[in-house]
Amino acid sequence: MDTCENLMDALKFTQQVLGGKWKIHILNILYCGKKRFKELEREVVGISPKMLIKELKDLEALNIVNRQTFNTVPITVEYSLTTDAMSLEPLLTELLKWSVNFIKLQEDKEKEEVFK
Amino acid sequence: MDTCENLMDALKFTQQVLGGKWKIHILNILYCGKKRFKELEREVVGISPKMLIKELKDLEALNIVNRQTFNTVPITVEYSLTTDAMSLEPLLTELLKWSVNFIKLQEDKEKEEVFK
DNA sequence: CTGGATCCTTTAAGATACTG
DNA sequence: CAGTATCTTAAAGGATCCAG
Repeated sequence: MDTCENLMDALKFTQQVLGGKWKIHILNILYCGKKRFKELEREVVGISPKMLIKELKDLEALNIVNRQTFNTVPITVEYSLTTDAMSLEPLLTELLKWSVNFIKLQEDKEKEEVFK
Repeated sequence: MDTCENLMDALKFTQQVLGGKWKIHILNILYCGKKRFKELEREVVGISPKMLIKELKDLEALNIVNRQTFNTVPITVEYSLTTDAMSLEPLLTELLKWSVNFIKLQEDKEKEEVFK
């Protein structure tokens, strides 16, 4: 039974997982496999360490990412997605596909206007 | 060919469509059919007219919603989704389903912890 | 390398009263 | 009814320097 509260919770949760400037980007990279902090910092172009750590902590608290430390010198940390989070991947892929397609559609329509 | 820029554009676009506190909620309601301003204000519980009009304008600028006015007295305005936006609906539904399910999974895990 | 701490700027959002 | 205008607060994000 999907009550209205379920929906509201889901909405809120969705925003926590996908909201903000960086989360989708970070998730998209982690779907390729585990990454160290520095690797993420490089691949999420433009993010500051402060924001990266904040987003990762948020996602960890939501059980979306795992954080694993290794006692090397210097210390290394690996971030990966939880198995539960993995199940989001196809949806996110489809969502991005839709966006790409939507943008293309709109551009095509603008071109048509020119020929009118 | 999906270049990196395509992906970045899609990410940005996705955030414009789904980001913020209210957009997903508004879209979810509009999937049920066209609504007048006041109807939306009632159904998007807690939103102020200022936020509602802002979000609607944003979505209109992105070609996600249509705005149609009628010269009745008093004036009535109907908002509806563009046909292109309609194609997002199944994805959004799945996304919310995923969220509901994820939340439930996490709750179940916490209950299991109690029995350990 | 992996962050923490601090300060600062920019957006997002809320409340409320008002107009054609 | 369908918005505007104004004011205020809260949250997000950026820059930079520092520590284990």
